[in-house]
Amino acid sequence: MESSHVPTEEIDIITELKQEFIHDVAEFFKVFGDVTRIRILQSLLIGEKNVGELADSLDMSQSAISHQLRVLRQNNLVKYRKDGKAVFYSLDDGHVQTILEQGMVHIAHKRGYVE
Amino acid sequence: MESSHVPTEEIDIITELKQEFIHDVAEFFKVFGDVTRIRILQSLLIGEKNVGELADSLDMSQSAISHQLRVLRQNNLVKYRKDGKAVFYSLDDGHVQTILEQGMVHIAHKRGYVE
DNA sequence: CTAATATATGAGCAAATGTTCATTTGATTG
DNA sequence: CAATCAAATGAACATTTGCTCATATATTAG
Repeated sequence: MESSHVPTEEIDIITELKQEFIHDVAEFFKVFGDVTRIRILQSLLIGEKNVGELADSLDMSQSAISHQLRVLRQNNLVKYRKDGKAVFYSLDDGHVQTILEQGMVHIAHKRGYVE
Repeated sequence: MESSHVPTEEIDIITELKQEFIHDVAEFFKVFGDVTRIRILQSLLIGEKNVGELADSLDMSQSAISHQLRVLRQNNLVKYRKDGKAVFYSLDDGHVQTILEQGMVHIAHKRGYVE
């Protein structure tokens, strides 16, 4: 054992970074892993919406939506814009849309909706 | 309201299908949303491994790994091949690898590891 | 056959998660 | 200013999740 040329200290740092990285990747996917959040994201695919509109269209309480928007915000999946009393949310960047669509395509294939 | 030419019954069926679809998409992402499962998948990116090898390399109990492999199996993220007493697992298809890598790339960007 | 090894599985439990309900914060209007 | 409306937040609670521990189910070796 221990035939590497890299000091063990550096290996530790790399290992730690790798663990942290994997943790972040899991955390990122976790955000997509909830029906309400997927519904919100899918709703925002069309365009920006404020909290009330989201709550209405998804037939859920303002509080529930707001809690989930916080999760999406904290994970940089959505961005927001204040306009008077209302707060308008939209997808943060292309990556989010890409990954969401990839997941949808995967399921569509799996379900046999697409060849 | 009710200006559509599509019978409400059909709309109901479509709505139901859509809800089911969204549920499946969320469920799919949920599987990626766990550190242990991401570690397993990332480990299988290199190539197939049996349960014992996974447990050893990830420094987790055989039982814990086996439980998570069941989740991965049930969601078609991995396939397996029996060889004597051992069971070798590998990634199910390209889609899994693509989505996993997409997530990793996204985090790498976000973390500033990549331009 | 029995013993040994690899994997799977069920029960139980602690921790995490998503919702509701009540309340607070912030912005606008009269 | 007080009243109103939109959104955010905290506490509480039920549900879900991931692990451990013990045990079951192969499969092979002796």
